[in-house]
Amino acid sequence: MARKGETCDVTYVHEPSVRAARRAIHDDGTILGLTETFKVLTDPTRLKIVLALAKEELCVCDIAALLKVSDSAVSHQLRLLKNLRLVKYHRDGKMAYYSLDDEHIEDLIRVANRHVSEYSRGK
Amino acid sequence: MARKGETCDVTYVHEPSVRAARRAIHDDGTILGLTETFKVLTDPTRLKIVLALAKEELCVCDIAALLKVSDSAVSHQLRLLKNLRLVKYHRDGKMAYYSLDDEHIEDLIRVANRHVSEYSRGK
DNA sequence: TATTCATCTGAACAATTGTTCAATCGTCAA
DNA sequence: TTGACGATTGAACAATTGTTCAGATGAATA
Repeated sequence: MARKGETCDVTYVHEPSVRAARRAIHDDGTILGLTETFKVLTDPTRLKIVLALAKEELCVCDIAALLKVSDSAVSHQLRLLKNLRLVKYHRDGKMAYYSLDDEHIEDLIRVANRHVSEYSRGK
Repeated sequence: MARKGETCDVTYVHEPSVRAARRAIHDDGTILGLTETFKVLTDPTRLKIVLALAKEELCVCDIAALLKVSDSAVSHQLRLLKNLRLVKYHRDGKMAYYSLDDEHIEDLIRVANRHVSEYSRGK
């Protein structure tokens, strides 16, 4: 159980380790930014959209057909990705063409993929 | 709207683009593995635990005090991380000492951090 | 043995999230 | 102006998730 000391200080069981650990933890703003970044890639449909758009510019209906989900579901996800500046789009007549607008995300997926493939082997 | 053809085939508005996009999308097993990997890092408390344990071996009560959350909350998160083989632990008397047991996760956080800091600048 | 302490556990709860559904908007062609 | 079509939107719904709470372990100590 945590043993609180004064107003702003706390006593720990292992002081030095905790102090070192605290330095390893990013500030709250960065922590939130990191979790939000990871959250984008936690939904299978959304992850597939990102992977598809990283390779090709596509319209909503083609994405929907490719992933076998409704136009509406795709549109909702695209709006989210658009708000996060991860995708850009342009209209051409009735259609809206989307493409990826963030080069870091691909790196992130690549690194995660190494983890996944290695974990599968080790299992 | 998706225009379905036969049983297993579909007609798209832009055939070549869709075919290329499909090749860029990983198989469903990998997709699931990727989303599960990212999910681990979406909770602020859990992310902080991972960062702390990546640097130092810590007991449950020190983690709880450091992050200002209950022992129970920490224990629940540690169980999850343990089940995913991300942390290991050993008991010493009454206490349980946890440490990170996955070197890929640190890379993942590092790459995401580049994205976050660059996004902050660009905003 | 009885007590204390660190940890763990399951159930319940609130909050978040992705999809569906129905309706709407905007553009093009008849 | 109609009608069709691609895309968007908001509300509702089910499912998932993190925390709290109360209680139960298990190990050390009196």
